[in-house]
Amino acid sequence: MGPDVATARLPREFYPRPAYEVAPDLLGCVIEHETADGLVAVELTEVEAYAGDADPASHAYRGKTARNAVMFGPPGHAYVYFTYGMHFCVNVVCGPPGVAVAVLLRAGRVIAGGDLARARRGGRRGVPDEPARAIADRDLARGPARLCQALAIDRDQNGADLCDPASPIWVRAQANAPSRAATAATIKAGPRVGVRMGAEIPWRFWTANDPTVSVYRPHASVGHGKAR
DNA sequence: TTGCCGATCTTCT
DNA sequence: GAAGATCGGCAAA
Repeated sequence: MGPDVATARLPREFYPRPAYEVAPDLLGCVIEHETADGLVAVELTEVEAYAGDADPASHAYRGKTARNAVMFGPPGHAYVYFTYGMHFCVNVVCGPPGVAVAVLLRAGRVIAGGDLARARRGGRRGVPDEPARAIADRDLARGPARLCQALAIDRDQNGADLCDPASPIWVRAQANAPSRAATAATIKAGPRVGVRMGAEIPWRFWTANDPTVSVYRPHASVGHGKAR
């Protein structure tokens, strides 16, 4: 249907910019992952910018470690991390090589491969053969861990090159994307979700009035990590 | 709808 | 040893 330009990956040059500039530009773009089970595509509706060693909320704030090494590498790659003992989250690495800035993909709308996404989201961890739960379309990729589950993103995708034509995972713009000016009018910005330090920086960007945007939650510092 | 709670384990202190 | 860029279930309003 669409011409090649509709499915072209975002070029490498899209990424080496400050994360707070790349982040809003990603809204409306589509992340796709092709596996043996099929293709799932998610139109991004919510993202967050993280600015490396200058940002106390970033995983890179205290320098390079084994976990965050990908963020210090070249732009246009996927930084996937495991958190809370059971969830994966995915970022796109931005900025020039060596500068650990990235954009966390927080939520989106599944626009292709809905059945596959629902099947992946249906079974609970450790509960095989459980029938798929009735998950609303809006909830398929509503949240960073849900988005990863719908797209089957895990450790194996950490470091994946989103710009390599041979890579099974990529990000593209939409053929019918509205003008930059029209898009800007529908973009909202506010504090990032679940962060403690740097909580006042408005680097969460989302599409206004979109049901697939996750609900805002402040950092759960108290009450977590219960004593014992 | 909001709010609390437990699950579960990697990473860094 | 503690905290964490989270989520789903359940209760209450």
